Amino acid sequence: MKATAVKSKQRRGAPAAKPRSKAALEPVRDAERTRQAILAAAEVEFADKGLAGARVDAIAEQSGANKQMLYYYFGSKENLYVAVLERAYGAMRQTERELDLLALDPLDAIRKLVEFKFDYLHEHPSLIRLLAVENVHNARYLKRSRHLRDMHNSLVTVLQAVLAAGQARGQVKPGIDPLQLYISLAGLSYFFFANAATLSTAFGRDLVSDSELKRRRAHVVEMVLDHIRVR
Amino acid sequence: MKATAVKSKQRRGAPAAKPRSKAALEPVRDAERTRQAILAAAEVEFADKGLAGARVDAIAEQSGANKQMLYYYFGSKENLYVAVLERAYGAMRQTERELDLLALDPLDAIRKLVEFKFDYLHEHPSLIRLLAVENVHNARYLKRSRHLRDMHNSLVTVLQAVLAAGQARGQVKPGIDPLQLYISLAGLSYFFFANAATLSTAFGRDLVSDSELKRRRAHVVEMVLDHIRVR
Amino acid sequence: MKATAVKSKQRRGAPAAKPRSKAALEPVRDAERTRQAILAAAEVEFADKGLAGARVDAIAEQSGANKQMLYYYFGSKENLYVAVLERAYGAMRQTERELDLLALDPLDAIRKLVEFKFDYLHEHPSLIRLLAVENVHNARYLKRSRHLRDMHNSLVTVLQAVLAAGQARGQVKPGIDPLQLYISLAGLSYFFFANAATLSTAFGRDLVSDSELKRRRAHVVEMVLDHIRVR
Amino acid sequence: MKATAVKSKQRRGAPAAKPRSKAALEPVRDAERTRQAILAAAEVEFADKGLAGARVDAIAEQSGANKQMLYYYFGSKENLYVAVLERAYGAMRQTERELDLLALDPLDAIRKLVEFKFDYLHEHPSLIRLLAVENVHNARYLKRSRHLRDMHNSLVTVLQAVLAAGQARGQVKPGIDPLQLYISLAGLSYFFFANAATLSTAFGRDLVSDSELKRRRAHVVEMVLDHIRVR
DNA sequence: GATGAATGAGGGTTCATTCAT
DNA sequence: GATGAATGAACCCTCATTCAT
Repeated sequence: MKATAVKSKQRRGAPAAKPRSKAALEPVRDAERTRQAILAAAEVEFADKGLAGARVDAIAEQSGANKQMLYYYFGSKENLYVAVLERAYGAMRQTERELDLLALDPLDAIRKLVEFKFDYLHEHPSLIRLLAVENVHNARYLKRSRHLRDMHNSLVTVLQAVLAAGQARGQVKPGIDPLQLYISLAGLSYFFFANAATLSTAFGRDLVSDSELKRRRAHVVEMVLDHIRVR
Repeated sequence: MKATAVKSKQRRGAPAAKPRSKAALEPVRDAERTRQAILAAAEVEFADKGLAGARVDAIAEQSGANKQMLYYYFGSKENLYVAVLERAYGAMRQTERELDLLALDPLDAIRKLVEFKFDYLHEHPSLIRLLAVENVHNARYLKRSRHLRDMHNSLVTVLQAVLAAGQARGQVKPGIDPLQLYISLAGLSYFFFANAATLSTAFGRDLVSDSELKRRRAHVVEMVLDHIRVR
Repeated sequence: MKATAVKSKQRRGAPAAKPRSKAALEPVRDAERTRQAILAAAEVEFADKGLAGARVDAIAEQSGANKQMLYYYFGSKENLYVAVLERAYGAMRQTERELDLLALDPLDAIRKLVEFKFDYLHEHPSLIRLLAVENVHNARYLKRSRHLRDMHNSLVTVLQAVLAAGQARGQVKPGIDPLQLYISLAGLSYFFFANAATLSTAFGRDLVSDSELKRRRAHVVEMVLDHIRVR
Repeated sequence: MKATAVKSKQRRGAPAAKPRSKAALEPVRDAERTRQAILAAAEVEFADKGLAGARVDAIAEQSGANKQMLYYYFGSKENLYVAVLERAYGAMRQTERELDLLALDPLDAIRKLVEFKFDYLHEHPSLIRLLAVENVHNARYLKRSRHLRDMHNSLVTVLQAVLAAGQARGQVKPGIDPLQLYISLAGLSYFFFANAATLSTAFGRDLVSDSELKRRRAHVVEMVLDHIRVR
């Protein structure tokens, strides 16, 4: 409260001499920057506390924006949550698109996809949490967002093409359901990261150390390849 | 509140025929029964709404107990949540113990374990949700409960023995990390059930229909066996 | 709750004539006025019921503010209580400072101080009650507030100077401990007002009637002077 | 809760062999002992927390009795509070009666009375607190209890006689109002003990150390005698 | 675009008290 | 006389949201 008050006074004290301030954190009237700051803060908060547990005040404070701005831009806490989901999923999807799996040798493509999933989840821990949050809500909000609906779909389509190519070359077993494979491939990495904390505690083994991560990554790749490769 | 009022009226409505009450929900002064009723209602509520989203009033009403009883027996919403977790995990663990995997042929044992995980999660959907809830909280409460700490451990120990036996018989590849296998084995089923709703929507395919469940179950088993079997 | 509803109706009832509201209780968006209204209501409530007995709802209603405002400005019931204490004590201290005792003849200064204490407590009955409340809590909150710590101190310092001056002039006995004198001087008035109700009942004599007040005031002054005067 | 349960089992386990247990804390079925245990615990709790702040549960637990017993014997929290007041005041009064002041030289009698008040309050700190509690409530409960009503009265009567005797002997000034003297005499000690904690903190001087207590005691006596003695 | 002040509807928790045994 | 289980009324506090500037 106090901090905000001070800030606003500073701003009001020097509105004419604006060139003086280009520091990254200066709260200038920049709609898009404010929006993004709110989204970033919200992602952290929602990932950390869930939808019900997240606090609008906390998001506002973290983002450096006024609480009212949050409503100005997103209308409600729930809408903000959906916006966060869309942004996080949209980013992942965009990255996936750039993989260009069809240009690779089929087995290499599969390997690359598995490794990508693993690495992406590792690098985006809040995504894990957001998905857990959605699971708690039975994916109510994911379903509502048509923007996200087709997300998985495209990847499965690619997977199907890759498998077909692999089968044509005699590298891949016939009869593999690309959807099952996709689910397994995602699950092997997701479950690991989602439960890394618990599992590390339970087994007294730091599963997110560099060496353990490498081991897990190799295991996941091998498991998938063991399943699809012809013997 | 309403429920209680109604019930007490029922009780008063039939005081003459009181020869050792048998109605399951009769609000007699039975500590253990009340405790269990609260736990059952809480499991549903927490699985459905998460820790922050769950409402103490809702739990009380659903359990047929007075809201205060919840505090009388569990002290706080958080403690109640932990009690729910312990009960749900304890039950699973107990069932696991009864599998007697060491008595089976190694490959059969693995198959049985995979199928058990799959079936148990299918039959206990709230467990999936509770785990998602815990993931949102970074397993804060699971870690706190030492009663749960060693839960996974025992299973991994068994798994290790089974793999060793399989290797001795030349059925199982050497060099398999039982922990990795355990995580994968759990993840393949868990991720499926956790995301069944989303995935069904995304792919326009009812993944929890009987036939699809059978298909998934077979896939999971095959994937695990493909990985461990010698070729 | 009711009060607020009524007030908002009043406001809506007279929107045309809004040329700079002057009504004391008009709920304008004026932070300081709201703060003071809450403090005033809280002083009454705390003095009347104690810390535990005071009701936040009652304070809110009496102040004309929304209950939430209380937390907005003071954070908690306890903090509000401390703020009330600080305000009440601060006001007394401020008045004491303006007595300018050192400018008077020593015996007159003592007399003036004694009379001041008596009159101030008479005019500020809630101060008596607040001190009683603090006594119940072993002065826990007074101690916490360093703002109040030095309150007594300054007066004792002045008293010491006055006594010294009196001794120099041969009016005052030597060897008087200013601290003991201060405690006695305060106690003689405080105890009377604190127990006026009980004592009046017990002795069947209305001790707070004008004539009785005069008598007590004279008695207190005389008692103090009898003690310090040389014979 | 647990502790109580255990105890009751012990009792039920050995009801026939009663001679085995004469330990002071054994919760036998002794009405008067239970009553007194409750009163003692209640005195501490009420003195410490006030009427509203005191917890019935805490009293029950501290007394070692069941909560219901408290209601069985006293009917309500408020009644229990009054009972505590009556007991504490009754005890003081009884002791006062035994002073036999009229047998002494008048000035010695006054001195003895002042010292008695000082010492008694020092030895019964909860009395100070209970009086503060009553002050917060405007002595509502004291007034209600006729048993306490005449308590002060008798002492003032004695005081009057002592003063008259002193005047007859030419030791005491004429025109002293025994009631004013009584109030002052009580106030000088009461205020000191009631505020000892605060004052010690404020002045950085431990006012309840042995030497400071002696000093205060002497000061109070002197102040009273200075006032009544002829010069 | 942005802000501090304000609000109403609960949320979890506590408490004095009573019931049934 | 004594106990554990149960109750309902509040109590303090929080939260998402809106108003007025």
